Order: sequence, then structure tokens, then C-alpha cells
Amino acid sequence: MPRLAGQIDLAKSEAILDAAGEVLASRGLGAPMEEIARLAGVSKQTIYNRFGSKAELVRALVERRVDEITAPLEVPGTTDGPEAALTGFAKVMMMAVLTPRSAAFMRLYMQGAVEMPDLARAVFEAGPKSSRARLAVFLERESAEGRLAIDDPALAAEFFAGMVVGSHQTALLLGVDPGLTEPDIDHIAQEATQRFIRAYCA
Amino acid sequence: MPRLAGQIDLAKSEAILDAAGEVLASRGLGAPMEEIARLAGVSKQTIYNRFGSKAELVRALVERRVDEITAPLEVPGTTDGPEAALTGFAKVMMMAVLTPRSAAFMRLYMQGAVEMPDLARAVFEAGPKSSRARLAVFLERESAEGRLAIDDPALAAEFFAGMVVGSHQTALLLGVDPGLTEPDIDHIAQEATQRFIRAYCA
DNA sequence: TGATTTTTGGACACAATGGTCCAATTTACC
DNA sequence: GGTAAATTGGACCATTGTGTCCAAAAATCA
Repeated sequence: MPRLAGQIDLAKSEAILDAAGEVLASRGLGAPMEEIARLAGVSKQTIYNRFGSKAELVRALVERRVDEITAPLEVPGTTDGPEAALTGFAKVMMMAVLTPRSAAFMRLYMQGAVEMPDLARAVFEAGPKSSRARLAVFLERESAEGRLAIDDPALAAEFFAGMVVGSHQTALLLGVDPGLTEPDIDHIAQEATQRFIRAYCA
Repeated sequence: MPRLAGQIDLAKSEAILDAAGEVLASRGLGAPMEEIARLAGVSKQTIYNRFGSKAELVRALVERRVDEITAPLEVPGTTDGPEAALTGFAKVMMMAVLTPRSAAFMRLYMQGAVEMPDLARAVFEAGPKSSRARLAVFLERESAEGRLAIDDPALAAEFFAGMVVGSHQTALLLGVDPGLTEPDIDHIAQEATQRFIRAYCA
């Protein structure tokens, strides 16, 4: 009987990627493959059978995560006016970016930026760049309909996102707890929205 | 004749630290000691004689750099009104943070954040935190004298700094060229200042 | 010149890691 | 049950990097 390709378990590859994410995010790119294998409940050889090398494993891991990153950053509908939309956007962005897990992954990408520039670029496009672009689209629409007066939506989006993220992300990346509680996040989101609208009101 | 401690050349230690900065920033924490020694024009053993271990070499390097970081971020005098001061501050901050070299060092600190948390914290305090704190002091003063209306100077400082830095620093850390020319920086600094003042005008 | 310290450079011990090999075992399908 | 595939586990190799050792050379001061 010739090839029967149905004998590889896709779920196992997922488990390997999960384990790789866990281990690499916490221990850095230098983490040994054996540890990933152990956490995945799999032999080291199996990882090499499926992914070929450590570099390609990392590549697969990052590519999978890029999709997760892009997903949640939708700009809410504008039915309730720009305030609600902006505040919601700010909250989602902070929740997405300002977690230890996010920071650990971001550290991973930055660590690999030198060796795998294309991957790091993909992360940037899927993350910061994409989110700002979506926000810019929203701002342009709001502006066209007269609710805001924005001449440079891209720059304005950059400003708003910057206000929201602040130095908290840098703190996390440096392992410093920014100490933001959920009420803090709400407050920052609201205050940033208010000030932003005031800066760009018609 | 007993000990004559005057036979160690301080300048050589500096050269070692310079070389360590160069090599570690470009190749990451994993760079071999031999390369640092070669660039410093020094034997590997000499580095160990003076610094004891790689970890302590890194420690010394970071501690030296922390001083450099804090230095340039003075808030200019307020003689010309808040606009000029804020624009100047924004420009200095962007010039300081948005260089490949700065990014390379920041990547280094972040990479070491897990193993040497105290060092990473020191970097955060000397860099982002300190700059925001100084800006907050300035904003509070301006506010007290009625030129601005700021109820929460710390938050406002966070907002302004965030607007200025935006996602450009993240881009650099990911190895993506943000493509900012000097006129771009001027423009961002001016626009951020204008919008900020408008958001916080009395 | 002579005494002391530092530096050199190269060999070396030691540990960690990526990646391979392979025989024995298990799994999945007929 | 039989067959082909995938998996296992563990030995194994090559590489790389930290840190040490040490005798020879160089620098420093009296």
C-alpha cells in the first residue's frame, strides 16, 4: 500500500506550538528544545520531524500568533458617537497589549528581530500598524461626517494610541509591573478619549 | 615593596565597557566575550580580571548607561510659553529614543529583564519614568500659573510622551525602520504640542 | 637594573544546545 | 492480524560559549 497521509495528528502540532509559545515566551529564544518537547508531551525527534528546525518552529509559532493579534482590534460601531467607540477601542487595546503574556511574546519578537527580520516586521504590521490603521479609518469617517475635525487621521490615530499605551508597555517589557487595575484602565481610556476629542473637536 | 595599586589603567576599563556596549547591543546578550575582548583590544582574561563575570560586566555597562539616559531630558525654560517648551521637549525625546542605537540598547535591557530585574527597573526609572516625571513637574507649574488647565499632571505627561513616541519606538525595537526624517520629527513635535495644548487649554 | 603587577594568548575543562541516528515501540488503517 | 507510518527514548556528535590556568611577555615604579 502506498502513502497514507492520514496518520499525523494535527492536534499534536498545535500542542507543540502551544508548548513552544509557553516556554519561549518565559525563557526566551535560548530555551532548549527538550523543554518544549517535555511540555508538549512529545519526543524531541517528533518536533524535528514536523518542523525541521528550531527556526522554523519559531516561524510557525509567530505566524500563528499574528492572526490572534489582529483579531480583537475592531473599531466598535459609531452608533453611540465617537466617545463610546474611542473609549471601547482604548480599553480593548490596553487589555490586549498590557498583559504580562503579551509583553513576554513581544520580548520574544524583539529578541528575534535581528535574526528573523521578516517575522518581526510581520508582527509589527499585524499589531501596532494594523491597529492604528483601523483607528485612522474610523477617525477619517467620523471626520467626514462632521463629528470630528481631523486633517491627518493617521497622525491622530498614532497620537491616540500613544496616549493610551503610554509607557506602560515599556514598563512591562522591562519587567516592571505598571500596576494598572481595571478601574485604572477605564479611567485612562475615558480621560484619553475626552482629551482627544477636545483636541480634535470641530 | 608591597602593593602599588597604581598600575591599572582606568581608561582600559572604559574601553572594555565601550566595546561591550557595541557588541552586546548589536549581537544581543548572547554575544561571546572573545568578541568584546577583540574589539576592546584586550585579552579575554583581562576582562575577567576586572569584572569577574559576564553578568557583572553587563551590570557595570547598564549602570554607566543609566546616567547617560537621564541627562539630556531637561524641560526647557518656560520663557517662550508652553508651546516652545513642549515642542523642544518632544524633539529631544524623539531624538533620544528613536535611534537605532537607543533601540538596540533597549532591546538589550528587555532581553535581560528576566535575569536581572533590578537592572531593568533602574533603566525604566532613569528613562521613561524620569522623563515623564520631569514633564509632569513642568505641566503642574504651567497649570499653577494659569497657562494650562491640568488636573492630573502625571497622566497628562504620560499622554504627551505617548503621543510623541507613538509606535515608532516599537517599530525600531522590532527592527522596522519607522522612516522618520528630521522634518517629520519637527512636524510631529509641533502637531503634538498644538493638539495637547488644545486638549488642556484653560 | 630589579621587583612587582598586569597583561597576554593560547590551551583547556566544563556545560549547554541544536540536530542526527536508530532500533524498539506504538498507532492507525486495511 | 498485518502493514506502513509515526513516535519514542536515548545515545551520540559537533558547536559554541563561559570561565580557568599558566608560563611568557610587557609595563610600571624605585
